[in-house]
Amino acid sequence: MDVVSPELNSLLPDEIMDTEAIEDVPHSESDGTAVQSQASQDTSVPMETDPSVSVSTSSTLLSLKSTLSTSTATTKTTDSVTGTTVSTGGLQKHATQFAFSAANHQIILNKVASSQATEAVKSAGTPPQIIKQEGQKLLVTAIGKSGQPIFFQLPHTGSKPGVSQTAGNTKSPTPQFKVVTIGERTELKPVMASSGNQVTTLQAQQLKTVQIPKKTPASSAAPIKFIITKTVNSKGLSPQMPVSPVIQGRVLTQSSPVMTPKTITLSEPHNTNMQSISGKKIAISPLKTPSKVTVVSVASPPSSASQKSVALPVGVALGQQILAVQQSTPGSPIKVATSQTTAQNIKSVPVGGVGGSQYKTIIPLSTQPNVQQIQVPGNRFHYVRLVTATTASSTGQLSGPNTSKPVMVGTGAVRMSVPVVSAQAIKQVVPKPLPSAAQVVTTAQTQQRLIMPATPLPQIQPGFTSLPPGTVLAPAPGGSSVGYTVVPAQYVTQLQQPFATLASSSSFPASGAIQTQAKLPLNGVSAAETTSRPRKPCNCTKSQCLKLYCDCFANGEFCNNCNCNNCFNNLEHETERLKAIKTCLDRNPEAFKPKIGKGKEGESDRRHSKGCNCKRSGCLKNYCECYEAKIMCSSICKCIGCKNFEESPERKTLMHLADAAEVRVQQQTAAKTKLSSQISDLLMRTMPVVSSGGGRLPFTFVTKEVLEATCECLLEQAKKAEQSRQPQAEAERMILEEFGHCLMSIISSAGKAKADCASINC
DNA sequence: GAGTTTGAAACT
DNA sequence: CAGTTTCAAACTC
Repeated sequence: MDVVSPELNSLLPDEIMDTEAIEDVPHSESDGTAVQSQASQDTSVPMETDPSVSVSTSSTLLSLKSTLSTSTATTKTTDSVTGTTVSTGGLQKHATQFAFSAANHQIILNKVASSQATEAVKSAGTPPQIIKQEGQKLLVTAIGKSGQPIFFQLPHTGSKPGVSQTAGNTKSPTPQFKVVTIGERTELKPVMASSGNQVTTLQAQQLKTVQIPKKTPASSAAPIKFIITKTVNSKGLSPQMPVSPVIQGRVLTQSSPVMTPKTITLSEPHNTNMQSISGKKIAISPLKTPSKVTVVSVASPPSSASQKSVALPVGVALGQQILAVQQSTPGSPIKVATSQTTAQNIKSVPVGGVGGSQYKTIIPLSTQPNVQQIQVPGNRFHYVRLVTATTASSTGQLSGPNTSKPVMVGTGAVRMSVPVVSAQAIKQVVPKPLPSAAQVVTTAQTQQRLIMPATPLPQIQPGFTSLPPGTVLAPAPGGSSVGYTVVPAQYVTQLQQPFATLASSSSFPASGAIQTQAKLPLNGVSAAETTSRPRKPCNCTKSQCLKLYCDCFANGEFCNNCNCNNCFNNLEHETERLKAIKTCLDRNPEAFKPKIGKGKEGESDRRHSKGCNCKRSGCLKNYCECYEAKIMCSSICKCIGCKNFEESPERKTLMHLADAAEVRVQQQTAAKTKLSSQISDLLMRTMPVVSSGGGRLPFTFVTKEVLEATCECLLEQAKKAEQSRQPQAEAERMILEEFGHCLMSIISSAGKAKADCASINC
């Protein structure tokens, strides 16, 4: 097995890398940091180092075509980097370990405290153990058809193992790849024993280092693809199940027992490929770091190689973008992957934040009902669940031929790639993030489910890049292929439009993927409260929506349906946006954190984190952020003439007025509803009833002609009675009787007409 | 809808 | 850190 060389970390651009997390990494020399993108330069980078897998150029080749122009950020060195690097050095505070679970085709990266857990994981043939420790784990599920092995290549514990090998194999430098660290300071220790002598270990690296895309040119939103793979081969590796070749930067799975050499060409997102992908990418929230993590899974289509990838932006504090690129059609230009693979579910990608306590969810796009949770430690992040809906068995047991096989057994390898995909086409629309109840978005065509994080989990382990609360992996476009996109829950609604656009413009079926809007309690605001107050469109004119003046930007949202001018808060200006985010975070690391949070013990549950500074509004107008948030000012407020406190008569008066107004609105709404119902009921009641069939007949049966005919009949009957000199009572009886006949005739005709209409489906 | 007020954000 | 300016939302008319 090959381990991704830890040196790739050095390749990461500063802005992408979490320097704090990697500062102790031994291999992060400056020499490797610079990756020069060489436009239009094709570089074949054989990633395979696993002995069990015919690595060398023979069987499987991965051609990496780097077309990206080097971003300015990464200009230091031009060293060729052949593989994705996972930083192994440094911070080992947490002794994070990766557990690979073959079940459900999932790979779970967990922090393992005890060595026993590691041993359990190492044991071949033993069902993979998912070790949950401290809620920090990385769960990777490949979605695909069953039987498809997933390779996950992790860096060796040793120094520069992956680099040397890859370097040997790769003649041309592959600067595109960089190490992506996921989560902050989460160390990864080698947990898995790889087949052969090599032990795949993801060492001591923060989870953040999962992948890193090279920095793309400033002008281009297309990021560099970055893949970190670790091959997990257990002794139980079945001979019939050849290990899938591991290629740097890509995750390839091979389902068929007989591995035929395949060539995979990977291209940088910068070029046209990225453009194609761009439409499928979803950018989410402001990123502290522009780095993105992409998980690529191979879809089922045997003939056509389709590769799926999920790009996860690794942000530090708040905003983070995760892009998912999925290629459904074989011919899609996006990415090329080995085709024959069984279902693999990449369920989740952990995204961590600093000290945050929220989780993100990755949702697979496949049809398989398997839903699993991935805990991604991160600051302010929510728990994210991934649901894979692949055709393969959900359990991942070896029982069925089609069922996915455990990775631990060594049947397959799981690869996790972190290519950076340019996000350009997706726009977002949604209100402030507030997550509480998980929501599921299903797309009929794609059979993909989007599950929103339920309630934020309190314990989040540090070490993962922080993503915005409620980050969710949304299904990436692509028919059968499975892809994931990590999207903040708050932006879920924003995805609707983008998805629709993507579906129409790309192979991605118009799934209308997201049906519901994330309704998460934000800042203590109830879901109902938030849902009733959708985000207002901004009206920025001078800030380009790239400053905190803009509510959209401040909330980590893209402008959508806004009235702003010269807006840069969109995917079309991703570079500028990321830069602006970075600037804001530099100025205030908590710039994107909710301003309303929990106060000190004994104080109100909700209070403004900084307090207001009102001078003239008395804190009783919406100018005041406290009042606007419907909270009272606290001791940290520096307001003058504050009237926004519990006993304030002015506040009470306002509250009463507000309550009264709300009551009136509700009453009006109820009255309207009732009136509408009454009108509808009245209309129904006025319709004639067919005696024979019991159904109602339309008014149209009593036409003018019918009335005239009826009247003529009645008059004729009256004349008849008059001519016969019948008494008045008898005349009336005869007329009424005739009226009854006429009425019966009308009803009969109507019933007949109704029957005839039904017979012809009218 | 135009103009004013307000206070946070940005800047110096 | 304080003062000033900029900005966009809130508010008034």
